[in-house]
Formats: sequence, C-alpha cells, structure tokens
Amino acid sequence: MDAIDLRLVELLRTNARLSFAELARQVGLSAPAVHERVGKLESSGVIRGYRAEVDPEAVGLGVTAMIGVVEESTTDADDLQAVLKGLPEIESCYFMAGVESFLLTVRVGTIAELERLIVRLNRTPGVASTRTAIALSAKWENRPRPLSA
Amino acid sequence: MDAIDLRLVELLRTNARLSFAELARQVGLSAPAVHERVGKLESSGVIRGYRAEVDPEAVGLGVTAMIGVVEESTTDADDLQAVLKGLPEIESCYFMAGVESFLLTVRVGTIAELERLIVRLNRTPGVASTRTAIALSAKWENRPRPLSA
DNA sequence: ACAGGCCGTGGATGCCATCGACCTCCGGCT
DNA sequence: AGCCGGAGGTCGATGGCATCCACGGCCTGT
Repeated sequence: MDAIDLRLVELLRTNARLSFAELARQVGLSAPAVHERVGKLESSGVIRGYRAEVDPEAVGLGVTAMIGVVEESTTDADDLQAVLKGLPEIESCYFMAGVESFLLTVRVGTIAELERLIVRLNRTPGVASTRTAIALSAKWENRPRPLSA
Repeated sequence: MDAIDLRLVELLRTNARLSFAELARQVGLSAPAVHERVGKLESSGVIRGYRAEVDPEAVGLGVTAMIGVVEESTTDADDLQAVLKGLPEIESCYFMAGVESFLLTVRVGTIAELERLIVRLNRTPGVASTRTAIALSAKWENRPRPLSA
C-alpha cells in the first residue's frame, strides 16, 4: 500500500471505469503492472467492488430516511442485525454508540412505503422503538474524500 | 427507461466494471446497442458515475460518525451548505425535516480528528448546535437494492 | 401507402486486457 | 564479497473489446 496504490484507489474511487491503460498513464507505470496492483488491492479487500452511482429518483426510490433503532435489552444484537439484513429497503446499517443501537439509512419509493417499513420494524422482535428522520433532499452523497495521506 | 435499461442499471450497480460486451450478453442486445443505452443513461443523469468502493480503514478513515446540525434561525441554509461542502470529512450531507436541518455522515481517521471537526462545526456561523453519534461498525453500506419495478 | 425517426444489427478498425518471458533491484545467507 | 531467490517491474504478442459507420426493420402520423 504505497503512494501509487493510494493514487490508483483514488482514481478508481472517482471513476471506476477507467481502463488499466489509462490508469497506467496516470501513475506512470505499465498497464500490466497496474493490472497486478489493482488485482492485489481487490483480493486484499482494500477495493470491495465497483458500483454505478444511480439517481435514486430515476429508479423509483425518491424517499430517503434515517431510522434509529433502540434494541430491547434482552435480545442479541446479532439476531436483530440478521433480520435487518433481510429488509431490502435498508441501504446501510451501522451499529452505533448510544441509546439507538442501529442507525439505518433507508430508501423507498413513497411515504406510504416508509410507513409500512417503520411499522414492520417496530413489530420485529428485539426492537424496542424507532426514531425516523426524513431527508428532504440529498445535498451530496458518498463524496470520495481526497486521500492525501 | 424500459426494462432493459433497468436491467443495465442494476448490473452496473452491482459491478460497474462490466464490459459492454458482457452487458450485451446479459441483456440480449448487441454491444453497440448497449453502449448507446448506457451513454444515454449517463447523459440523462440516471447514472451519475462509477465508484470503486473502498474499505475506509485501509485508507486511514476508520472512524465514521453521523452529525446532526441545527441551524440558527437567522441564517440561510444555502450559505451553511456551501460551508459544509468545503469540509472534505463530510461524505454525505442531507437536508432534513426536523430540528436538525442537516445530517452529515462523516469519515475521519481518529477520534481526535472527529473532535476537531465538531469544534470547527460548532464555531461556523449559522450553526446553533450539533449532535454527533459515533458508528462502532458498519454492518453494511450502500447495498444496492434489487430493482424490481 | 409512405416518409421519417428511433432503435437495432453487422462489419471494420484500432485500442485494450492479459499472458508469458525476461530484467532489475534488494535483502539475507554462505 | 558473491550468490540466490523473491517481488515487482517492462516489453511484446494476441485475442477480445470499444466504437464508428452504414444499413435495415418497425412504429407512427399523415
């Protein structure tokens, strides 16, 4: 993980579809060398995958919300996590410090769908309560931070 | 935006580095046809870009937190948003319903860095107060939701 | 019926991905 | 010091891919 690897990560973070030849030009190595480095970054888990970033509204997921989940004290967080994983509306799931054990970012098509999701969450065993905040708009999301280090 | 477009979006969302030839095989069209469709999806804004997903710890950003920002009533949200945009630690920024006008997801290397960021936020004009919650771990992030519609 | 636009296909061409052979540097051992 | 082995690089070759272009079929409105 040297400076060139970091540079490759940054380039791919900004545009995951750059060709190896183009990456090679940017970092001053040959294409096979870059190919091998990127392969190692992938298999070592530094690069987890490549995602197209899509306008959520364009695919019918215009409603974004954050839901804090407080657990019942009797239950196991792992069990609850497993249940949450089965809900496709949950885009991200963080285990948090604080009263709310989980913070979920959720993407649905309509407010009605959000309501159904909240009801379902409150009914699932292990959930004591939820608190949801609705995003009116995303100013920006998943902005890649310049990697200086 | 027909079923084939949706399929292409879903494929690229899962693996943004698929070749046009491979996409073509998956959807049953020719490579040039797919090339043209994807080009239109990009220029119409459905596809915003392609991002490598990186293990944050591997690039020295092991601390994730969510910060709610409540605005002073006298200030303009746009001005505050502009200031926030200048802080590279802020990965995502949502304008929210509720007391906290903005919800930020933040990525830093150390707790000390987080502390400095919070202090800076509280000092910026227009910010009345902040509330931060620290993520102990990310169970999953930016999971692509299967697009059935 | 027909003209025009949209969207597709197929072929051609130059670039790219990827493999293998080899080179170079460096650290550790004899 | 000299040697050995490994890591990581370059170069050249080759097969596949991206991309341009000409062409054709189908829907739609006249």
